[in-house]
Amino acid sequence: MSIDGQLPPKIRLLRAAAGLLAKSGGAAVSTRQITQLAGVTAPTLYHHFGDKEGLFDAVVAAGFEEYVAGERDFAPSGEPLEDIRRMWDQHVQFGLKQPELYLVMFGNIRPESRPAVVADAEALMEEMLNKAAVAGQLAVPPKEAARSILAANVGVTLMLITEKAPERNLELSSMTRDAMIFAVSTEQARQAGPGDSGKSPVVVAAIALNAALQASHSDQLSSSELKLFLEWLHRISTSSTS
Amino acid sequence: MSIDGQLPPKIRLLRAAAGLLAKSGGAAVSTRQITQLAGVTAPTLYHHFGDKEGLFDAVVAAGFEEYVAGERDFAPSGEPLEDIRRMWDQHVQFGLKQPELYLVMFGNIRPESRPAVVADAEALMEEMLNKAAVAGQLAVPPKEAARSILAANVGVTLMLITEKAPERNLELSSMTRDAMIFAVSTEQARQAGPGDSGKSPVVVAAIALNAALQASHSDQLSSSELKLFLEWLHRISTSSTS
DNA sequence: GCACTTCATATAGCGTTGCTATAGGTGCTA
DNA sequence: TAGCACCTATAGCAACGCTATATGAAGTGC
Repeated sequence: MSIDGQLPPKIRLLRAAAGLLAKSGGAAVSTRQITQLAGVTAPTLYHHFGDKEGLFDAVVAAGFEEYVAGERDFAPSGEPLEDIRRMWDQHVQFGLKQPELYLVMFGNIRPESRPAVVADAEALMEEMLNKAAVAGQLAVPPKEAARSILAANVGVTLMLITEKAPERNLELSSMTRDAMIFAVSTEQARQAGPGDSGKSPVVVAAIALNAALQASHSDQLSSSELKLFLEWLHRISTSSTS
Repeated sequence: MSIDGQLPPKIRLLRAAAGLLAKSGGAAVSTRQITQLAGVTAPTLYHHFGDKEGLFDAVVAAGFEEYVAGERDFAPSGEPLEDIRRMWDQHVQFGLKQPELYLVMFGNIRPESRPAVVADAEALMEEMLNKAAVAGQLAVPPKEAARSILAANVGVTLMLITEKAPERNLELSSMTRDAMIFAVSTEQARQAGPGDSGKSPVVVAAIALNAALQASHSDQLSSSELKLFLEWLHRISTSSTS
């Protein structure tokens, strides 16, 4: 239950803090817990790290190196936007694997004071986006694109962390990811909206679905299911309810 | 410097807490500060709110009503996706106007415990997205779309809050907003290239029918039939067209 | 009018928190 | 051996969230 006594106290404090943080489940971690686990007394902590926040900053710095290592741990695919996708996924995975550390890094926000780690992560993404810009694949300056993508990336990761593990829907991540990357890329175009008819939305939608289903040979339903499904669809689409 | 002594202590505590929170600049606010400003002693606070978190929850609840009021404070434009855009902007404005309150509401996150306010905000957005789905403008089920848009909305707002006011770039917000709305809308299906990322008409029609059914209380199907029907509908509308 | 209950607030203090003034031990250089 | 950094421990402070207990005020039944 205690940290190896042979290591220097500074390292022991770092490991104790990181370990307690990971196990705390989001609850506060006290300096007394940390120093006791590290086998040192209070002044040692303040000698090496100044205050509690200094210690946590050091833990975050170590965590950030791991984060950066993850973000660079893939061979460039030659397709910059594909690399951005991988960066996004690495970011989410990092957050889900070490949620407490992630929350200290990206969640503990104070107004008008940006954590250094956010700026660093932004620079990392901007660097990658620069390659896309050089290749003519970016419709937005890399800096703005990086900020926008990172903001969405953090938002999605925070939302996934709040969900209980078994019911996490990673499609939330991939969908948001592709939306953001598409938005900053040169692929995009624009279009206008549709028109309406006077019929009930249920009927209109049911008729549309009926026609679409017949033309598409969707295999989401078995043939017997589909038969019953179409029968119900018919009942709905021939009804006169408002 | 003190709260009007004529009001009941419960109200005075709420106002004192909200006031100190707004002025704190992100620093912690102690119960002693709150009770002193409210002109009461500690047990009064715990009598009315249980503990400090209970008091802050009450402040958040009051703040959320303001948030909801803001989110509903515009006439429906008849164009659901345009209303979603306004909801997004209201969300950002709320966060920038009361950053400390916003951080308590959306920033104080703990793993695997979702604040009620997030679920409520999600429901609010899903409600609006349902109208878009009924109009056939949604290529994604409203629930998933709401989660995705809200995640990005929170991420952007948090990022803007960390910036100092004079250099805030609201284009970050509008760009991310339009990217997300575009991504969940059927516009992209209409203009997408040959047979790749665009959703099939079957899926769009199924989503619209699903939303329309929930809004119309059609009685063409029995409850047990409807249950199975909706289940199949869900399978169709969440099928990936990779 | 009077005991009785209930609600709301105050007095005083508990245990814990982050942090520090002070002093002592350790290993190095001279 | 003396001096000098560097590092760590003893002990304790002020502030924190919270509570056991008591007191006053307001209603209720007889």
